[in-house]
Amino acid sequence: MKHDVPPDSIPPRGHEAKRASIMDAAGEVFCRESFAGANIDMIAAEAGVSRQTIYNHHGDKEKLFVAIVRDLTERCNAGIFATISTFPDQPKDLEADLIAFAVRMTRNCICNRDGKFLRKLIQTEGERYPELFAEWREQGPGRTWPAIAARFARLAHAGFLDIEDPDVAARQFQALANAELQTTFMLGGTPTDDEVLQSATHGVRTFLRAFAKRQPAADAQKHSALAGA
Amino acid sequence: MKHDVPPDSIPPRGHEAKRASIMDAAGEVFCRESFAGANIDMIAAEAGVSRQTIYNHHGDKEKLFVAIVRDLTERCNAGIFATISTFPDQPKDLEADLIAFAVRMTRNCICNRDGKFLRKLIQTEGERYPELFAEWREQGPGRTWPAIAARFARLAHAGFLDIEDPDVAARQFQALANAELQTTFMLGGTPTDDEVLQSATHGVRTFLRAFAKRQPAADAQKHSALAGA
DNA sequence: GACGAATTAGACAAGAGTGTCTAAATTTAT
DNA sequence: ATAAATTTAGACACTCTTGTCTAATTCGTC
Repeated sequence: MKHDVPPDSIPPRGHEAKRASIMDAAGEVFCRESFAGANIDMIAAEAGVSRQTIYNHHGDKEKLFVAIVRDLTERCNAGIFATISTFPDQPKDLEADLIAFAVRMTRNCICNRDGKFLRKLIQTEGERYPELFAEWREQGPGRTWPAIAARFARLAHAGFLDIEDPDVAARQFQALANAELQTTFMLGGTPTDDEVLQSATHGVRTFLRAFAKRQPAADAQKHSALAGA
Repeated sequence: MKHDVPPDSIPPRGHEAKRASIMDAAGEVFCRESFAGANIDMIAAEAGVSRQTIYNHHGDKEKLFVAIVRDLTERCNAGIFATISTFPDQPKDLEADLIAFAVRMTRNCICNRDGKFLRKLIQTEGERYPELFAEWREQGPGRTWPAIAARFARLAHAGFLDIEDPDVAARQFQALANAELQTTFMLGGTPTDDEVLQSATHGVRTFLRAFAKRQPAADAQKHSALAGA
């Protein structure tokens, strides 16, 4: 009798290990070589699996590719939402807290493996897969930008910022935080921790020069918390 | 006697037409299909030329690719420097002039054919051609960023802006101007004129909120010109 | 109109990659 | 231990692509 399968119950066990290993390797290879440049034997070798196993799991090269993009989109979204949940709603030190948030965003969502891979695949193959593209756009930017904007709106409402359009502010925040990393990103490189911190610091400072609530009195941010509450 | 060749004297004439036609088509196809996905027959067909002619002109696929990237880099740089030369050194209306400049930059250097193609090729194949990459980085960003920064430095020195680090300001200006176009660029799309204007307007406004010289009096910019001189 | 250079179509060999198939080996659970 | 499922290596047919070669044709020029 098979009624005692574990409650979670993904069928076998080594089976899933192979599957994960294939996904890993395929992401790496597709990203490095582009869809057309990648070949199944490379992926099989990198995954430590026979070519046939890949065909057993995924059918063909294109289905495998689609599975990779879906998987990366999901994982990246999860990471982004996790990071958004660390947004400083009640900042002690507005500048420091926003810098730290910007650094987390860049490091954990843009520079990490999944972020780099997804970005590259979208850039490289986005035009050839309109449906996949539409799906990513809805699930990714379509959901994350409003979430970030909502956090900035809250911060403004609490009296920390002087913002008219939270959507615009959210995009500008992100753009400023990564302003000095664009060339590196363009080439698929990974900036050092120090470069990330530099760019985030400069970016947040400029952001606050533009949007920090201006007080008549001197020491601004600390008191504005009271004003907002 | 052949001493009466025109002073400019690139050997033949229909020859050069073919060459240009090949470059055009190859750019298009490499960009659309990636290096590995492109094939010579496609390029030949799109150029209206026989496959052999391409081999006569360029030797092989890789040499052709390198020629394309060099060509695009040169043309893009020329466009960028031409646009930089329209930077408002003596603005009548700082906000309006900077917005117009940002729009020119985006439209003529980032959204145009060459800009789109070069960006995509760098993103897609940059990692596979380290020497080409190094060359582009030097000739492109390595020369254009300082040139833009110098313009902002001048504007600051003339009393229009309150900037500490012109290099940082230049990058932030560009980042802000395109902040709302990132998702579109990511997928190789071209934003509408209206979207470009929107993003530039919002970006420049934020930039000026951060960096415009703050005067005690009301109508600021007009007078600061005198102060700088 | 005639010459030489460039272009063309087409065939071609060589190589690489996809996706299928088979029979043997291995793993997993009963 | 045994039975079922999965994985494996290897061979295979097929397609596509590169880069070369040849002979005919077209083009630009004198």
